[in-house]
Amino acid sequence: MNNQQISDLFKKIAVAYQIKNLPNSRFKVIAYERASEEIKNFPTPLEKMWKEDRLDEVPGLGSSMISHVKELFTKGKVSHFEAILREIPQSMFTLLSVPGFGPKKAYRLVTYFKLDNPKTVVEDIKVLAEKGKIASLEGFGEKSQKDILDAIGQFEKGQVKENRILLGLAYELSSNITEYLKKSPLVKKVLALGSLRRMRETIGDIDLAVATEKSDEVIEYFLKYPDQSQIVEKGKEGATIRLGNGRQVDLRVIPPRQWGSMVQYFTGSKAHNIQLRELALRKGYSLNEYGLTPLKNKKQKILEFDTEEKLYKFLGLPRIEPEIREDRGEIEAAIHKAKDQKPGLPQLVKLSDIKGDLHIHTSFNIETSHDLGSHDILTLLKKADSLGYEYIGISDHNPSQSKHSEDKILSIMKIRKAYYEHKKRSNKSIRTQLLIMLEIDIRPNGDLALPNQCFEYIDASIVSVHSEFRMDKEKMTDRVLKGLSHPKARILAHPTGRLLTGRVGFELNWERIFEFCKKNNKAIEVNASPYRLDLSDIMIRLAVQNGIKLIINTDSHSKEEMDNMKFGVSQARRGWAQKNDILNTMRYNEFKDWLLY
DNA sequence: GCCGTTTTCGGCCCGACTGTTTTCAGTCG
Ligand SMILES: Nc1nc2c(ncn2[C@H]2C[C@H](O)[C@@H](COP(=O)(O)OP(=O)(O)OP(=O)(O)O)O2)c(=O)[nH]1
Ligand SMILES: [Mg+2]
Ligand SMILES: [Mg+2]
Ligand SMILES: [Zn+2]
Repeated sequence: MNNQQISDLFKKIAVAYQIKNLPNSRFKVIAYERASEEIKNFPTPLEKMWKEDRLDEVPGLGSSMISHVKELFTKGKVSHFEAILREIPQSMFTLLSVPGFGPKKAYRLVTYFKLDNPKTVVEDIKVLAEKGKIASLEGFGEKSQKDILDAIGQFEKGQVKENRILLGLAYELSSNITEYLKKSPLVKKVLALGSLRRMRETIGDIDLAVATEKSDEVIEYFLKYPDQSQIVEKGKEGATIRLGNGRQVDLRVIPPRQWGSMVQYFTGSKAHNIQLRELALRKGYSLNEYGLTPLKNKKQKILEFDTEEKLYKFLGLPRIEPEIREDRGEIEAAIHKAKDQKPGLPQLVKLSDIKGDLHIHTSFNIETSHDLGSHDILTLLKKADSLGYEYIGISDHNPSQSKHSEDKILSIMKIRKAYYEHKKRSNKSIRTQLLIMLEIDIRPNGDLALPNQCFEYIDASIVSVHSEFRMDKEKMTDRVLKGLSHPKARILAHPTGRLLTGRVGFELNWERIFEFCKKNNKAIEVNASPYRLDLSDIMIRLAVQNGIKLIINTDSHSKEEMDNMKFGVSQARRGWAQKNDILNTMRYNEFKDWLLY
């Protein structure tokens, strides 16, 4: 079982305990939910942690859960879990994906109506609601029966609770809405918060906060957003709508004097908020989105904060960048920093630190079996210049080996080099330096897909896997390391091959990869394409902890895509990377020394 | 069931909105 599957199992146990509703099970539910989240985000397979007897290093796992996990790996199942899950129909877990259905409602309906087929349960409920059989149940009524039908309608259109969108798309959707909101003179401030401000790789919904003295009017204005397709709920503190594409948008409104606490709350993450609120409690205050209330002399008014900094400062903490607010040690590190102790908070790498982009495809016809870029070299160089880059690396895909003889490939590579150099010389006003590189396939046997005599015509290369993903982990690691062994192979690009639109990447033995990279001075790419973001934030953190050097590249196939650098930088920040962890923050001469070493 | 500037027991974040409810449970943020 992989971490995702174990996480799902733990979530089910949390749900089961929630249904039981025993007086002492409340915190057990929370414990299992927390463990489920931690396991999902843990960078190393639990099976490996188990074999190394290191399960106690997984946050949220205590002696009881550790013994369950051990049983899972030795016997293939956990008898305690099986016993709990036997008591509830599995069909209810399907219903939990429908918006508005939680453990209680789902359990109630599937048991009352004896619906135990997970494949038909949604349709079964729909039919019952249409026949008006649900309204008469205690706790239900005409309205909730209609709401169930609506929710199932949304569900059938693809609005599954766990559906998420890519960071790049969320960025666009949210800027459209914030632009709209800013047009109202009543709106003093507006910010996109939640996972978007933390720059998570995928986004569940869009969370917005507005500072205003006129809450009601602003909420009404928000509800008139042209792309609004449904009003999910509205109240005096905010509202929730859906867009034309079904995506949910949450709005909270707040007077400017309480802006700081609202922004803090709505930025999250949930786990970070809980940690911060527990810290506040230890200091004698209750924290919510409106401010801090002293625990004793409750009559004293709430303390208000118009900026986040002031709130964190009051709690004795320095500013914590949104990207690392995930309860992965940032509050402890912030406390250290405040006391001048180590390890404190990292000085995270910034977009303005980036001095080059080494993975760009041009429209030069290199006769590859992969895709070309859509812009010519000069257009891309000009774009790089406008971004203030000191250098870029053109990394077209290698020419197809099946379609061409070695001589033909050699000739293409010679012509390409001469062409790029000529173009570069032809425009003296472009300050950005050009590195002639190549993105070379690592073939299944580990060979690089470029004849040896061609390497003379490139400065360096990035190497990557584009075929035969289904391979044993150790074999895949052998393959990648063999490819990376070539002296001119400097960067391992999109190292897991995952696509956030669905394709899961292949597995690698990261210990071996990291060790090799360190020993041989190779870098690993953080691919900034919103479709990839590969390495991922959690793997970046592990790489940084292991002293691995990273390079953030856009993998651009057009000049516009070069603006995706911010997404890659944000993932590096989420992985606690500092400037010196990222090689393309170096000046041209330094970088060139590294690349051509 | 987890966890430790309160360290092996006694805490565990806090609030908005809705529907079916006379006071709250459920779901969600
Ligand atoms: N204190 C507290 N804050 C919460 C809780 N749930 C959510 N929040 C805050 C922190 C979240 O970042 C913020 C927005 O909630 P969302 O459910 O939209 O989560 P988020 O945007 O982080 O992730 P998402 O991509 O939408 O799934 O609200 C909670 O249970 N307690
Ligand atoms: Mg959100
Ligand atoms: Mg939300
Ligand atoms: Zn590429």
